[in-house]
Amino acid sequence: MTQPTSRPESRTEAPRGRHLSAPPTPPTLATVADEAGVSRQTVSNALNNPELLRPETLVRVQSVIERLGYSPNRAARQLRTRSSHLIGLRFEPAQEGTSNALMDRFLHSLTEAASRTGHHVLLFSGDSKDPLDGYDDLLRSTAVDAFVVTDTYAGTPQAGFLRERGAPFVAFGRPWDEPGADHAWTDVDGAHGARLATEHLLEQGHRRIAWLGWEKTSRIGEDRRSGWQGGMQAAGQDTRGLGVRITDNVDAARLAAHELLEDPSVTGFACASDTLAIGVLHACAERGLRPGRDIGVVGFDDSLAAQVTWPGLSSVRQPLEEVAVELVRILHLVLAHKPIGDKGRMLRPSLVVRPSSLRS
Amino acid sequence: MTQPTSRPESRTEAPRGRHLSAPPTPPTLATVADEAGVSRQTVSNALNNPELLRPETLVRVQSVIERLGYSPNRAARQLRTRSSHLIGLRFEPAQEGTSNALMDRFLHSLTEAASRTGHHVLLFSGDSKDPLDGYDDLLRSTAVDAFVVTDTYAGTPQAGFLRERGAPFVAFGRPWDEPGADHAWTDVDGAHGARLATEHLLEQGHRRIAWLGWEKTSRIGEDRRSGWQGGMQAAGQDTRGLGVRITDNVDAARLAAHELLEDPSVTGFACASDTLAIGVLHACAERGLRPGRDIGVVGFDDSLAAQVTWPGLSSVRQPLEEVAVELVRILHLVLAHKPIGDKGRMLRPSLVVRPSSLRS
DNA sequence: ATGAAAGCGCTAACAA
DNA sequence: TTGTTAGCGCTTTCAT
Repeated sequence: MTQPTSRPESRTEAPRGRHLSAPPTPPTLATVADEAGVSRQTVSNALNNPELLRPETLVRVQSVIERLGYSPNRAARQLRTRSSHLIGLRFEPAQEGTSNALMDRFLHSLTEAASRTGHHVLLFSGDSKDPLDGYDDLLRSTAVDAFVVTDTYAGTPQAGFLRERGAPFVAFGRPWDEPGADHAWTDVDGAHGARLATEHLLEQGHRRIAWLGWEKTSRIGEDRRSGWQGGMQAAGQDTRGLGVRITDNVDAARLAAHELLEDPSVTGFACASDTLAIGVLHACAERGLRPGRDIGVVGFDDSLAAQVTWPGLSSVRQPLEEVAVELVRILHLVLAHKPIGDKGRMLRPSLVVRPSSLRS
Repeated sequence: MTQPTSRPESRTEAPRGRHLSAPPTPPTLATVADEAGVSRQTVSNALNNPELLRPETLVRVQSVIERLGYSPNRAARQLRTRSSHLIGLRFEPAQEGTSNALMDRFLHSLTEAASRTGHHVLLFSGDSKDPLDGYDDLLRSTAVDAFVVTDTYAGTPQAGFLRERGAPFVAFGRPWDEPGADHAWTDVDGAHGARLATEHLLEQGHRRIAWLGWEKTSRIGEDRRSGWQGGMQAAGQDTRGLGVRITDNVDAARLAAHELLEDPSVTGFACASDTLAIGVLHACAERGLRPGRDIGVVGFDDSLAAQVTWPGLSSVRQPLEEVAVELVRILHLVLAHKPIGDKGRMLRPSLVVRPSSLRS
């Protein structure tokens, strides 16, 4: 017991694996240090504070690292630095029957954005009845550095819970009506998106443009609706009797569209989702109306369904790539305990125009 | 320096946090041990080998754990046990313009299945030009226990690479033509799915059933095609001139369908994807043919697009939930170095019937 | 500019 | 059945 903390000499030479089939133990800091003839600390510095090393030492160490294919053990580093470089995301399934396949795109964007700063995304699930399930465990076991919360519509308690626990997080979605919310967030301006859709339809010569949206309880839905209303008002158009609130499914939209189309002056439809817009297309088909020429239809989200539907559905597209980049950017500030300029940042969606809204 | 490895007494009382705003340091094994008046090892046993403890000790320790909300530090555990309980999955974006939104469903199923055994899914991205990018880093830094590989069609080198590196992994997708492949895998029997579709169309009274599939280079595509062929042959139907190979997009399918429909005896379409099936629906619309009554159409994958398309597209649905469960099951065997009965297991898809293929 | 010591929180191996 | 010791691989602190 002369050198309690020093590594046994045999470290480098003797692989201790018991299973012959097991993967070989990767090299450690000690392996590299031995090989390069420096102390372990110097190798660590080569990685984390290269400016501290004499250039020639640095080069030597780096070449050994390269040759050995050394990569620092994450667990050890995490244990020491208390940082896992993992971002937790609770992953709910996309609702079947709706065209909401945004998660796919968002998740990829987030994975990409996170990887650019050496972070990874950790997916976890939770009891669908308990919106907080899963968070606590990861927090207490210090498994993740932070969370990205994606469903912060009114009534979701995640933000409050995480703030109370002192857990770093950023939200995709504004805090709709939480009075004390002071967390960082990014969101997409749904009202602006709906306004884009409305203005586009106006430009195409439509005057009486209907809105097909979700129930009043949906804050996101009401926000989008306000964009339609604003656009119509700015154009001096009356919206009375043109705004409809229904559940997000094709058939409800189809029926609502039929009703609205009884009035032949109604020729435009801005919708809160692609699902609803597709319902309008169905109604048009059943009435022998041609989308584009006779009726202008715009959906929301630019889902895959919008892209393959005939005759090609115009849709408002959310800038998910930018959202992800922005979320990761703020996350950094939050993790560094740095002040964030604006707590929230609103990103603007764009309009993808397809034949369903083109008169030509 | 009398007790080099013992913890300082003050451990429990003094929170060492520097930032007042920082989250509180969670309790550790030592905190629990002190509180319960036992050694740290006993607490560890209470967690990992409860049967070793005297029942009354166990209860006492558990109640302290409960009260303190203790959860073992993952990094420390991972460092010691060399197991992260993380499953790596390289996540590629869904192709825009196709209706392939399977990843969403699969990912959720996998997250769920993994969580049931205390695992989490770690998402990583990689240079799309290099199919191996990302794997190596995670491997060398021992960040994940294993990988789930999702794109093992012919020519993808991941399986070979991982095997060579001795990295544990399971594949979603059979090894199409790797001679030496001996890894564990699960796949969905695409031929069976296409056969289901074909038989269903035959039952609906169709005789001349066309196949719209992908280019010959796609093994998955050829596999599905063989199911159609088998079904037709079993029914004594000639397939000559009825099988078409095109790229996976709506317009190519639309054109191909038009061509096939020049022959009025052709009344059924089995397709390798929903995208292609939707192309057929478009062609029908353009010819004034009604899907279901006049023409039977079946797609593949039961995507969201299939569900919202008019008049409701029948489609072959992959049992992704089962795939995920099976993958996690084998992963356990692989990680435990246990023998796996069958290296591969084929799961059967089912047919979701909607109006596009119903005569009634 | 480099090295030695200490310790993050846990569990495997062994001792009592 | 419980406790003690050692050490996983890394970084922080302090010494040189």
